[in-house]
Amino acid sequence: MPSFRDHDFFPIGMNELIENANQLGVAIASARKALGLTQRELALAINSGERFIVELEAGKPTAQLGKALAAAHAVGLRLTAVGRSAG
Amino acid sequence: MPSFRDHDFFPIGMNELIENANQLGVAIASARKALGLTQRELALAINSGERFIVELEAGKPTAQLGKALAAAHAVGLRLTAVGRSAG
DNA sequence: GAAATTTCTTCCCGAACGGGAAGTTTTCGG
DNA sequence: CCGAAAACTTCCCGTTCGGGAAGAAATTTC
Repeated sequence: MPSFRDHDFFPIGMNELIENANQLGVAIASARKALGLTQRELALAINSGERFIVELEAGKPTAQLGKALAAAHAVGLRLTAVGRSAG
Repeated sequence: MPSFRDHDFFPIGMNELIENANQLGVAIASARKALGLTQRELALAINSGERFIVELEAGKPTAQLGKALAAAHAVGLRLTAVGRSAG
């Protein structure tokens, strides 16, 4: 599975386009690591099991929407929706 | 301004913060109406049942993440994730 | 190299998703 | 206003989520 080589620093403040569960999972994983959180800690933060985080970050498309958004929020990801006609 | 019905217009370029399933549902419903699509048509577009769209737009937090993102995509919503620590 | 963390996998199984279709209510066009 | 279209509800029920835990595997640290 694709992952970043991220031993060192992290480009915080990046702007990622989210088209599917996989991209959201990657974004959450990146943001989590940037904060130095473990999957367990993130799971605790949103009252889920560790397995949920594992599967979410792996891009599981059937993950629960609400918990996924909660996880994104918990790692400081700001999600915005823009109508396409905006250009 | 010519006369128009309340749902004929969609504020172009509006940028909505998505924090939970409810906000995403509202955004999807708005975008769908702006395109003149019915729930049935949207359901067909993403290979789901109508009920899924009804529940998604109603903000059901346990809706499947992948299908929710597919629906957002289908109605032309561009979702972006931005790391919060930048600003 | 070894030990310690962290991540991923597997188990069981109750709880809940959600498809299709029919039926009801709300909304909209003429 | 009235009829049509769209939206929402309800039904049955097979499929699958996902919690907790223990252990394997991978990664990091000394």
